[in-house]
Amino acid sequence: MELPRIISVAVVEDDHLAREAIAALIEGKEGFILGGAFDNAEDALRGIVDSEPDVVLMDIQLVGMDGIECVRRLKEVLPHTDFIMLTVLDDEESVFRSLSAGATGYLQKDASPEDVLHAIKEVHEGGSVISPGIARLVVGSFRPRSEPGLTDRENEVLARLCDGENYRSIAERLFISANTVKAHIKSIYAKLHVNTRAEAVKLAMRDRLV
Amino acid sequence: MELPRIISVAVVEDDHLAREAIAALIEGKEGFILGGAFDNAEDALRGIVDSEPDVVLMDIQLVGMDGIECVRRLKEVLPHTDFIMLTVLDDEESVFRSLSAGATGYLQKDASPEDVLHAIKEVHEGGSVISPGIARLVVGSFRPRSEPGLTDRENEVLARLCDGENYRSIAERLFISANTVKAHIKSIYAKLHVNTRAEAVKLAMRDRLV
DNA sequence: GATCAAATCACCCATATGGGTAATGGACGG
DNA sequence: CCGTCCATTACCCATATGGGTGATTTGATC
Repeated sequence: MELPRIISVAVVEDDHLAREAIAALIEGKEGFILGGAFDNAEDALRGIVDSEPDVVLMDIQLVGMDGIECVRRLKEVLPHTDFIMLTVLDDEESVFRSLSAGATGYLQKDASPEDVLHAIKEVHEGGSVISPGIARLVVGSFRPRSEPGLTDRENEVLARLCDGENYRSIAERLFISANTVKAHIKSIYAKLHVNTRAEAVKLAMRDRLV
Repeated sequence: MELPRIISVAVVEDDHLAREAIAALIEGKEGFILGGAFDNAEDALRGIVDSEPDVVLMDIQLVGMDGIECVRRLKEVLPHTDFIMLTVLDDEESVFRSLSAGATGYLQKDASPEDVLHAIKEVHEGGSVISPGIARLVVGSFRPRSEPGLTDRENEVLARLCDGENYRSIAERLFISANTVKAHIKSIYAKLHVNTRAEAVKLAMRDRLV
């Protein structure tokens, strides 16, 4: 039962020409309505909270507050609004900060008008659209980094470490002595180049060793 | 300088009709060549290692070894080959296991033939294509979970904990006494419901508190 | 048959950690 | 003005942790 609802779209973009182009694109299409156009984050914060658009197209590079911080604040008060970053930036930093700020889409500026409209529709229907080059960064972040060459036993112990278990607890669970657990942990530390549990857990989580 | 190279594509799909349909799609298009079609992972492992296709379309649900494990093993020996999952499965488990196994694309089975060809092209050009519904899961995994209500000071200390620093080191860095650091850590543990550094670091990393 | 890595265990020791309890001053809101 | 939260500090104590060294067994590899 998908009744074709009209999607309200707001735009935050400091470049005048780009902003007008996107605004015209939205207004000219059946099924879309322009819910606001802003050239800076501060105005956008006020205007978007009031107008509550369904989807917001957000540039990252703005004078003053950047688009990512703007999304973070807006998402707090408008959790049901979807945000699509529309930017030339394609560095990991920008991408991951945007996604953790609450963006559900990330388009590079070379996206075609059809791509943009399509992304708005998909996002509004509960999906997410990410430009292929950006998506590669994202999926890449799921790959285990380098294999530090831990043995099976060491991986078992590392997993227990991540659960906060101590020597004795790990020993009982693996049916070995606490001294042996200690030996394994020393070996793990050597391979991971760390010397505390906290660092070992941090690496294990970051590199998805567990 | 993108000279239009012909892309060799292999297919692993246990359903006869689906496999033939995809094979026909590949063979019928200019710029693509079928580099193998397999109905199980075991045969695919042998055949694909030999033929070294550019892109592999992989079903997940296969009899015997599943498609994800098959990707994991193939990616080990063919790191430059790109894998696109083509499946009906849309659960988090399947998605995240696929990506960490080395898949760079993830299409749901309702993708159109054009979508599939487009995905193959994008992936071969160094991009990544993920169906919108799946992509939502992926971007959702970047959002911070729940705020445990740590104070600013506590967050600073938590960040230092994640770096494996001890009481004294943290104290020096924050220009406070080690006893105070200890007090903050006790407070952090209470709020996170943990009682070791390892657990605190695990939570901080998992929930992206740092 | 020799070699080697992995897994197992033991002992010593200095320091780090976690838990308990208590206190002070500043800031903020009612 | 009072209560509350936060940041700060102090002290005691039992246990956990990390580092160093050394040893045995087993299975794989050559």
